[in-house]
Amino acid sequence: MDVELSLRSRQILEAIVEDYIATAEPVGSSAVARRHSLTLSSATVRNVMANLEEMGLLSSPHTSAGRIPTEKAYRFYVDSLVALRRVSREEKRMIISHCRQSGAGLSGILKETSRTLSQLSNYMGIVVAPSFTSDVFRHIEFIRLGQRKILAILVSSKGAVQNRLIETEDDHAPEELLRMCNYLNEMMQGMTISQARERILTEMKSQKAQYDQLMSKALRISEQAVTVENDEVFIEGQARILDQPEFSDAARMKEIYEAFEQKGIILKLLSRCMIADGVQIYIGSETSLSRSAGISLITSRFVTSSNTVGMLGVIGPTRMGYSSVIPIVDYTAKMVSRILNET
Amino acid sequence: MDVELSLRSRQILEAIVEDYIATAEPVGSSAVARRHSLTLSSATVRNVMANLEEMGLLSSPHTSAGRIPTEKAYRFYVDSLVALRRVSREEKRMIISHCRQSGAGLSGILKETSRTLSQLSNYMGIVVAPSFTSDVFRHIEFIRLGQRKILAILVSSKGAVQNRLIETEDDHAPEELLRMCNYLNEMMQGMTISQARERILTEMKSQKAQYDQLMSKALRISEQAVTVENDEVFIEGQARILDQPEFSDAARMKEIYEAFEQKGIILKLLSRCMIADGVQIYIGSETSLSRSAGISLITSRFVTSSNTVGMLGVIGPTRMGYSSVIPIVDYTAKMVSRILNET
DNA sequence: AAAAAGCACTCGCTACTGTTGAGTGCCAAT
DNA sequence: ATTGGCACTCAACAGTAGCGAGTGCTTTTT
Repeated sequence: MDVELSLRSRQILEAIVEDYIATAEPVGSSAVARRHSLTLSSATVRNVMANLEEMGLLSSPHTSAGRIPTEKAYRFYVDSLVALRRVSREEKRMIISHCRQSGAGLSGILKETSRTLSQLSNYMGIVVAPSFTSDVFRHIEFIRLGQRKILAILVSSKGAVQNRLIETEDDHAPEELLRMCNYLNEMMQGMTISQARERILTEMKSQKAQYDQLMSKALRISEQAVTVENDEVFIEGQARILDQPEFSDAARMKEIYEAFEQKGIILKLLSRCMIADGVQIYIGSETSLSRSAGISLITSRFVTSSNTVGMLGVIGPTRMGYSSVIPIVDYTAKMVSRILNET
Repeated sequence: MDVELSLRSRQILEAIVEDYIATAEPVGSSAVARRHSLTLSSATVRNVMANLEEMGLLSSPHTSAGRIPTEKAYRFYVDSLVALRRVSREEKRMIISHCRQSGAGLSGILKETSRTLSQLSNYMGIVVAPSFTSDVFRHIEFIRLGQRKILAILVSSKGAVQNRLIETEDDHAPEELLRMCNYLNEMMQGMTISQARERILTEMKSQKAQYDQLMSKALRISEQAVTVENDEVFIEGQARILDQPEFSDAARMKEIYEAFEQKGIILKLLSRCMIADGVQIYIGSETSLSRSAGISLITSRFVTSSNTVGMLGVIGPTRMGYSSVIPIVDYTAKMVSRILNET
């Protein structure tokens, strides 16, 4: 899969990719010869370009237009060519201060982070909250709302809250509910939510045929409470992709927006990114987001103090400013990790 | 402001508006003469159209194109011309079942409702949750998360939950927190959230110089907890406006999407709709959404069992299928009210 | 006097044309 | 191996002409 290229070919390919990223227009041989310090004539460049095209790294929209990088070329570019910019002092300041000033708990920080990512990159910022299930259990609480209706509130040690309306078979008095809570709180102390869930299920089996009916009911209710729904996803800056000339066409845009309406799709896509450490890059069809649209994705993980893992990144066109966005995503992930661990 | 028109003028205006809604193209005199049962020649229609144009109800994009209704015409149309369709059995079924099957509390129902509105109308569905502040207080709870960090959980009688991370000056033991909660729960029993807030503020003044230091601290913490943030807004079907031919232009769309990114703008816009009862219609510039874009808004209120008011509706192009959307919004609002009151 | 018919005129839309220029591929010269 | 030269391709642009939908005004009909 790896491509062998001479130094010159690589320089030329880099020039083409960067030119195309900057202008969004097919780049011709003379432009390359002129703009870069390689002292070569356009004719020579043309020869090289013909080679690159044959190798599937370039394509021409029509006979006499310049060349456009293929996905393969972007892949090669980010793997071995791109010269990463450093994150500027200004950008660092912005990332940190935005992160800090939003006081409203975990969600607040993450929402603000996705907005910051969008602003700095000029593409779409996206943050997926750490999976609640791997967070450490802190507290559970039942509140009676009406006949046979109780509200279960589940709090993780990071301050994430999950609440759920539960219909019970019998009506329970507040004192009963309190006893249930005490029992459950003690049982689940120190576990992660998913461990707690396991525990509840096993307890339900063992306890089922036993004497303590109240506790078996408590288990049944709590089982619903810890069955967590979908994770939280923050997306900011959706309007920014309209800035990109390649998406001015309405049909294409519609496809993209429809994809984003179902956050589920994105979640599925991003769960892959959770596995590996460091910055991950998915180019074009590698995202499997929508067939045709040239969308790329740059992500990285962040870690909370309780060792749960979240994901943040930037979604933009394949023709994206990788050299500046990659470092920003990298730095932001590290900062978010650090700030979340300050507790 | 009211317009006096002969029967024939009104029929012709109606025909033009409906034709334009259907086709999105300027409608000419002969089209009107042909398509509708008025036995008139195109010439006669032209005379009438010239009148209507003079009155500011029609405009022509250029000399020899057909006429386009102005905002004023739409206004007149919805006020006195439109023949409302009835909500079909199928639609009713859809509204009710979607509403019911989503079990996840108030937010779940409302989110599903906005999706349903979008599906039925083919425009954007929007729902604003009842303002938490006018909901009746049910329960407050403090959970200690770390040194000088507590999580305040505020529950309304409708099952809406608001949680907030609060930094305190001193470190409080769980027993202290429990005493605080008991005190506060008793104090705020039966009030609405906003009443409770008032009460806390007055208490803080009277109690301030007094002996019970713990209670004064409790008040200070709870004051933060009941200061509610922004309301919840659910918007679904954003991609659908891309179906409308008048928005295929990228610049226009960008304007719209940017407007929607700040849900704050929408909230402000919609707070107006809360005042009056029944279906409200805002056409074009009446929405004050964005200068140029021809956006209209059809909304209605719904009411919860605790008499708090929420808002739901449809956002679409000015050239919208009013005759079918108005009844849908009306019916949906009524159904949501009913379902929320079944508790 | 209201309605219809006739007619000249406007103007956007489409198709066709020729021209320009950026870009290519290939070959011969260095 | 590199480069200059040259013929060729093709999108983009501008100009032109014809079509047709639609209008406004005038005249005729009822």
